[in-house]
Formats: sequence, structure tokens, C-alpha cells
Amino acid sequence: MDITIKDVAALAGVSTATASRVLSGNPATSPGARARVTAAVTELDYRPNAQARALRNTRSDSLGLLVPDVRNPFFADLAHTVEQVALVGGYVTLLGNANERKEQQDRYLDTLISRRVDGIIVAPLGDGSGSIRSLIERKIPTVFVDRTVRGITVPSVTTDSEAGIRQAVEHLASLGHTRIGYISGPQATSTGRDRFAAFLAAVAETGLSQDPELVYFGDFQSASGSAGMHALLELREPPTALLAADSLMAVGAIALLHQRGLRIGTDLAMIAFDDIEWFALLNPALSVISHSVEDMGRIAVEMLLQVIAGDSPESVVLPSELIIRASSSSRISPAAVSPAAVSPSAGQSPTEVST
Amino acid sequence: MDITIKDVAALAGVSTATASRVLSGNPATSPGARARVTAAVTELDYRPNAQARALRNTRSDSLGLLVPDVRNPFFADLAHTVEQVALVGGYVTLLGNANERKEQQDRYLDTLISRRVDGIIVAPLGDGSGSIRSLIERKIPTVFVDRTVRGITVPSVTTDSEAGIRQAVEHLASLGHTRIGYISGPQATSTGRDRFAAFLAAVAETGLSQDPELVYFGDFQSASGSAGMHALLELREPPTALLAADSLMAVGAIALLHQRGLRIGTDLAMIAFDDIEWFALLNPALSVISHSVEDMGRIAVEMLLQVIAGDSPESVVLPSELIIRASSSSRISPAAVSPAAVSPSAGQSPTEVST
DNA sequence: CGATTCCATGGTAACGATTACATGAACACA
DNA sequence: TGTGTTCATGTAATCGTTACCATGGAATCG
Repeated sequence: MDITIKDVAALAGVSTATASRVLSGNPATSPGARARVTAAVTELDYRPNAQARALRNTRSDSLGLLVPDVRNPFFADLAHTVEQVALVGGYVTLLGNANERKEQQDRYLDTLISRRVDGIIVAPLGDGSGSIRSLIERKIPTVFVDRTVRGITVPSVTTDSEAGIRQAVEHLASLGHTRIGYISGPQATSTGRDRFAAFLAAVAETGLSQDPELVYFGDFQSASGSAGMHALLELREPPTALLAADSLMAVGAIALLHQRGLRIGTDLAMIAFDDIEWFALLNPALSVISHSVEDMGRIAVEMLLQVIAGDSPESVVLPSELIIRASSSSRISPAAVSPAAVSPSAGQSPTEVST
Repeated sequence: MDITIKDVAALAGVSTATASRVLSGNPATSPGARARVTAAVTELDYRPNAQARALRNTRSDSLGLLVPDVRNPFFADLAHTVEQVALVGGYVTLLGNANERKEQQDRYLDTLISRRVDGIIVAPLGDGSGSIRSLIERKIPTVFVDRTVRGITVPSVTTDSEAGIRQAVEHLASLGHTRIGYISGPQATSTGRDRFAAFLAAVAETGLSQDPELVYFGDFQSASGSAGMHALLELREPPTALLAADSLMAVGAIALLHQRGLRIGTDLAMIAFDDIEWFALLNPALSVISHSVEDMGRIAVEMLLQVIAGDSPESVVLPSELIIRASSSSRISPAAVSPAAVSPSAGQSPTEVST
């Protein structure tokens, strides 16, 4: 059925050893043999069996990438970058999707371990229990991206959320906002915790309201953004500005505002973490805290290759910065979020266009 | 270094054969052996080497999925669905990204063939040359999704673009539009061709302008949407409505309209192919031609499993339908797109918010 | 009680590729 | 001519797992 190196060797009239040598570029081969083997290879359209090769060698020339959610544009971009950089380095990328669920993360990690990938890049979720620990104990080259895990020290590439969040809070304060709502990521993830801590610190330093009711804990997915926005609007004193800890929750929040007939930028200032291409296309364009997903992906692969080579690279922390757009560019208007505007009587189709 | 079945067998005091039998659930094992082996497995945290297993068996329990662009939300969703459905069926998904480039598609196909995946789901690009042909000749179970390739007959799951596009054209015609611009996908892809053909047919039937200048040929990526929008606006008689053949080109077109200070729905009616969650969040919300990516992904996996099992499933064509939102809900206003509005004097920051 | 069946188990040969080692031819030099 | 060196090539072991076959002990039956 499958064409093996034996077939190639037979057709070329040499032994499998010689065929193998020609294929691997071993110099101990005669020009004649080289010619006949390469001819046989093209003639038969031979492709070496990667399984067998990986069994004999210890390497499989493949990397694993485990992301929490491929549908999150940030991780889709990350997957794209990682995959492209890895390809240049001669590695294939096996992409796994944890779906923000610990059990699926474990299942995929097991699979990746089973397939003996040469290294794994993972944006981990949960604590260090389960398969994450196996990974470390087996000394499988591992690099964390975007997130880290408490108590587990492996090289990582993360974002310094602190700077961007501070800029965002200060910016909102300078516009006159004193009550900033915050839709947080889950505290089971390092990004969720770090960004929340940065928010609390910035709010305290700037002297804004530290009302705990202004914080809603979501799960980084769209629906929780809607739920959070809903909860914040229901407060007796709703916030006049909103900070969302990731793009998907921002999308959810925006969807709810649309339903309610509230206008971003006018009724509620808004800033989201993660810069997504089309956030600039919203009307008004969305202010964001931006960090480079390309740098993150590229550095993660480079670091992993170093770990595979036996080095112990230092962890890298990338900067984040505020990009101000129309969604947070006008000064606060006192009547912006009035109880009236929040009433359920708001129409179904608020995006009516008039001339 | 690595823990093998020999270590497990030694610790359990049985032969590797017995250990293997216990692991594979072979009934010819004594309760005692079963107990000791499973104990040893957990004790050593043993994970079978998938390479060796795949070498011995013919199957690798993995599928390949090759998409043209992971950053395209449609294909990100597809990857997510395929991966989840495959996981339930006991398969891991190796995701490859052709980056809309034939050479990368070939490279990834070679890799997937080399790794002896049990089957491949591919949204192909280009003609049937290169590695696509190898795939067929080697009788590797293959299913096409979203796109097909001329002259190559493998089971496929595609969308009947025709119905949705006809609805869109008729809808625009009913609003009074006679000149509809069309930003087409590349004619090297089946979706590009089919949708274009459907557009031409619908326009002809409805008696609208068949001016060839109203058609711009893009490449399914964002930048070409901007270029196409630019070209169409520069016409002496610009269109009053626009149909974009995929979501990314729609994004590009919207970005250009923003730059120009033109308003969607008012200055130009717009409909895009592919329903993306946040298209509904644009202001005004974008009308779309929707087709189910979940159905497509699920059916593709189911079909591939049938092919692997030796069956020859019939190809499936999924329906598409128009979803009308604000971007195409108002009747045409004759002065909508005047040469003046297209002048380059339009400001930089059109999304200014005023109270 | 002897013969037959059953069943758990162990030994061993593959799967396809790589590589250390052995072999043998060709050539050079004394 | 004999010895040593170089170089291409073949032989065979090996990676970790599974499947076929043989074995031997227990159980069953006439």
C-alpha cells in the first residue's frame, strides 16, 4: 500500500541504507547512487513515514500549541504567528483548543505528550494540577504564553497589563469619570488576576471610586460580557465608563448596549483590552489597550526552540499601551447614564438611520 | 528517559505482551494482571508512544485540517467546530494554515501525508495540481469543505451561495438600487467563481445594470476589500449598493468608507457574505448572507469518518440565507453617493462624537 | 483417569526508518 | 607485490508497540 524506503531502494537498485543516506544528505554516497535514488523518489512520489522516523530519532519536528479559545481573535492571531514562525524553523504546529475548559486542556496535553511533540507552547488555564504537572515532571520543553501558572516556573512571554491599564484609568479620570466599571477575567487565570490587580491599584492611586459593585467577574467569553454590562447598568449608581479585560467580553458588552439603545462614547465611555482589527471600524471606534500578538508569538517560538536546545531563556514581558479612539474621547456628560435611559422601554432596532 | 511499556511490564511483573493486552482492553487477561498493570501505569504516569503505536497499526487517530486563513473568523469557527466534533470521535486535529498561498498549502499537505493522518479536511485553493493530486492518488481519505477543486471529485460540504446572493440582489433591487457594486473573491477558488456567477445571474434576471466596471476582483483578504471599495467609488457612476463576497473584504471596504467619511446604510447600502458575530454590532448593523459554519464543520467530520470507514458519502450543499439589518434597510436616496462626497477632502477622524 | 478444551501468558516478529559496524573494492605508495 | 587508506555500500540492530503463535497449567468431559 504505502510506499516505503524499501521500494525506493529496490527501484534504485541499492540497499535501504544507501537510500536513507541519500535522503538525509549523507556525503558518503556516490553520484550514481544519488541520481538513481532521487529518480526513484520522484518516480514513486515517496514520502518518508514521519512516525517511523520520529520513533528512531527522538525528535518529531513538531510543536504543540494549546490555546484557550481559537475563536478569540487574539488567539487566532497568535496561532497564525506561532505557526508561521515555527514553519520557518522547520517545525509543524499541532493546534489544540482547550475551549476554556480544564478537562479539555488536560486531554489535549495528554495527546500532545503521547505524540511526543518536541515542545509545547501553552496559554494555560487553571492551577498547576493535572496534565500541566506531568508536562513539567517529564521535562518536556514548555513555554507559557499570555498566561502563567502559580507555583510553576517555566519560561513565559506575557504582557505587562499594568502600564496599559494605568494609562486607561488615568485617561478616563482626565475626562472627568469617577466611577469606572470593570468587567474582569476569571481569577483562575493569571491575566484575569493581573489585570484586575492593576485596575484596583490604578483606581486607588487616581483617587476614583473603589466601589466593589463596579467590578463584574466574567470568563473571557462573549456572553459574560453581556451579563456584566447588564449587572453594571442595573446599579443604583451605574458607571460612566467601562473597561473590559478582553475583546470577547467587550463584544458582549457592546451587544448589550446596542440592545438597550445606549450609545458608546456618548452614554458610556469604553475601553477594551486587546486590539482587534475591526475594533477601529466600530462607530464610534473603540479605544483599546494594545499589545503585540506578533511579538508574543514570535518570541514564544524562539524561546521554545532555545529550551529544546537545552538553554533556559529568561521570561519576557511585553509592553501594553493605550490607543485612544472615539469611544473614550469626549468628556463626561453628567446626564450620560440616567436611570431613564436604562429603562427596558428602549426599542428593538436602535440603529435606525435617518437623513 | 521516557517510560515505555517495558517499564510498566517490569514493574507489574508481566511481559510486555500482557501489559499491552491490558492497555488495549483485550479480554484475554486475568484480573490480577489487569490490576497490577493498571497500578504500574498510574505509578509511573505512563503514556503510550503514539508514534510507535501508529507505526504498528496503520491508523494514527489524527485528522488534518487545512484552512486558507486562520485569522478569517469563518475559518476560525470552522476549525473550532471540526476540532470539537473530531475530539468526540476520538481524533485529534492537526491544524494547518495555508495563508491563502498555494506553496504553503502544498507544504502542509506534504507534512500531513508524512505524518500519516487518517484523513484530511481541506478548504482547497488553486487548481488540482501539486500535493492535492498526491492526496487523491494515494487514496488518502479526503473531504473538501467550503470550496472544491475543478476536475477532482471527492466528497465535499459546500454552501449554495446562489440562493443567498439572489435574495440579496432582489432585496437591494426592491429598495430601488440599480447599480450594485460587487467585490468578488479570486476566480481561482470555487467560492469566488460560484458567488460571482450567482451575482451575474441574479443581476441579469432582476434587470439591473450589468456594467462590468461594477465588479472588482479581490483575494478574500481585508486589503483587497479596501482597494475594491476605492476603485468602485472612483467610477464616474459609483454603485449605490455593495455586495462583498466574504467577511474580510467587507471589513476592508468598511474601513475605507470610514476613512472617506461615508456612512453605511445612508450613503451606500451594504451586504456581506459570511455571518460574523460582531457584524451585528456595527453601527449600522451589517446585513449578511448567512450560512451555518457549525453544520459545515460537523458534516465535514462525519463525512470524513465515513470515508475512512470505506464508504463514499454523497456531497452536501448547505443553504444560505439573507439576514437584513440596518446597513441595507433604507430606500435609495438619489444623492447618496455624489462625486462631492467622494472627494479626498474628507476628514481623518470621521467618527467624531458630538452631543 | 486420560484426553481434550480453554485461557492466560510469554516469546518473537514485524511496522519503517536510521546508523554503527563490517565489508570489499579501488587506489597509492614503498 | 604487499600493506594501508579511502570510500561507497550492505548487514543488522534498534526505537516502542502490537499481533501471531506456542506453551503450559487448569478445568472439563467421556
